[in-house]
Amino acid sequence: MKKAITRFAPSPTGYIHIGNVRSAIYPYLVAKQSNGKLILRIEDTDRGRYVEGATELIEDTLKWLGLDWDEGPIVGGPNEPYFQSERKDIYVKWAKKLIDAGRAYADPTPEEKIDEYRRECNEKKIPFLYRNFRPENPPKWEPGMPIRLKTIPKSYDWHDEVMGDMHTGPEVLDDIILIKKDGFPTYNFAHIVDDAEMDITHVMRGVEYLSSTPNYLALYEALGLDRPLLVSLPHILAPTGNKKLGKRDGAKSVTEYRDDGVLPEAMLNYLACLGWNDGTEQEIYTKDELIKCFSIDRIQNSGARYDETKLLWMNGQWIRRIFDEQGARALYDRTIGFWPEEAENYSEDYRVKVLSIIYDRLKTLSDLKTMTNYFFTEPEIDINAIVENKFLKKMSEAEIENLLKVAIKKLSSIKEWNEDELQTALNELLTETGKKPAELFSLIRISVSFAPFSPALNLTLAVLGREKSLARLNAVARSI
RNA sequence: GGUCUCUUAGUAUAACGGUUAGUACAACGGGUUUUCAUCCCGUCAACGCGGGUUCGACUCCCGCAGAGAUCACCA
Repeated sequence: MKKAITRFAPSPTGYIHIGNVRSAIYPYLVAKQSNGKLILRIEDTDRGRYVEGATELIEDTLKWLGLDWDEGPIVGGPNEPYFQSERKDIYVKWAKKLIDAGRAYADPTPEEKIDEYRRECNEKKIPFLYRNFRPENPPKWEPGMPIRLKTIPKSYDWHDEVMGDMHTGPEVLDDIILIKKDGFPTYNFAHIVDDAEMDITHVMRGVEYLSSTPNYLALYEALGLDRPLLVSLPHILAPTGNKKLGKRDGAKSVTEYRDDGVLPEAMLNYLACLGWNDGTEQEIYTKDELIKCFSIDRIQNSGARYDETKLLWMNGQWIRRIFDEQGARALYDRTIGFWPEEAENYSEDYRVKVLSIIYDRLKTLSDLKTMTNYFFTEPEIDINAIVENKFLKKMSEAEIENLLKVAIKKLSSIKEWNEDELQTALNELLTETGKKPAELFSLIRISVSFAPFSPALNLTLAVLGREKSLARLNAVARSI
């Protein structure tokens, strides 16, 4: 396979959200599977929209997802600098070449005049094309003046790796701005120059650029460049409506999911498979599997709706997978910062034990906070939780008290307080009292946790320990 | 409005012109000694519409409708 050189080229205008991170994931996969390179390039040519700290946010997001870039900020590379704002001279040099070749011109027209042209066209209901208003004798270019492409209107045919064969007529070609009056290049020009200088083989970006592609093709031609492969990525749609997912739909940043206890494996897996599949029925993919299986020609060509429920399902799958394959310790290492505050007072060993019996209930790591409370703090006794329980409400309070006492006596007699001994004792208790599991176990479970749900009873008691378990049972028995 | 794109269950998707249209999430029901979850089993649910081509169309062609993108000195 020929080595692919791909790039992720965000503008530092804020955080990366799930709606746009896929245009980092796919280029990464394509680069890695051919043993090529992913370049991170920061497109900061719009000074007005620049947000302080956004670059760090972007880097942070990519690192968390495990999308390491081979060239770019921090790591450097042979094509430095990787911030477009630091590459102004390069764009001006290329633009000047175009002027010299008669394929671009300095445009002295004031913006008000342009607006006037535009209005005129709108009134006449004809499309506004600047090339129809091209100044006749453009002056020699000097800084402070925009440079426009002198386009040659004609039809274009090209192939988009996702959308297929494309065709447009001359009416979409125009004299697009190459260099703005502030001296910065437009995206339209800068990305073409940079992609050429950086030997980019695959231009992978959102479909919104599809309509501008003919103008880019014109630019490749004028510049004498070979076209890279063009790959349009369909949008990710908001949960409701048919609009692409954006910040105004409350699209959360990728790192927000990290803070909410989503694993990067799950995020990567979910996003990669939103609008792409390898034709098999596999659902869970590791990063390496994605690198191996990914193929551009199986990217869906329509937008895909973002479904957080499925993401969370997948996260649960990953939590269990990590536990099963890498062990409790490995999963524990991922849970730092997600425990209830009081957990700090307990040993790591104890927390690992708690995790081991609770992990298959987690959808996100932050569920630990609400699901493990009673392992670290004494629950508040709420007799109603017992008396009104659907299995216990038919029993009288005296009966409940008695049952508790019998249970306490039995459990106290256990020699080795471990899950097997506990299970044996609980089973014996069942036959001795003649109660149904629903009654006996509910009573003990609630008394010991006062939680809406908890792991298997013998496991809960085993982890809680003899002392605590019996103390809690006694406390409840006294309160009735 | 011009140009371009898209259209399989609620959602994500599978299907090289011939299948009872498959899978997953969700929903619903059931099973595993309590609960919640895992796991297992099951139920519901889809080819946007209309024409062609063909022995046969989700699949090819043409219209229509709906949805989206874009028409910036933003990217």
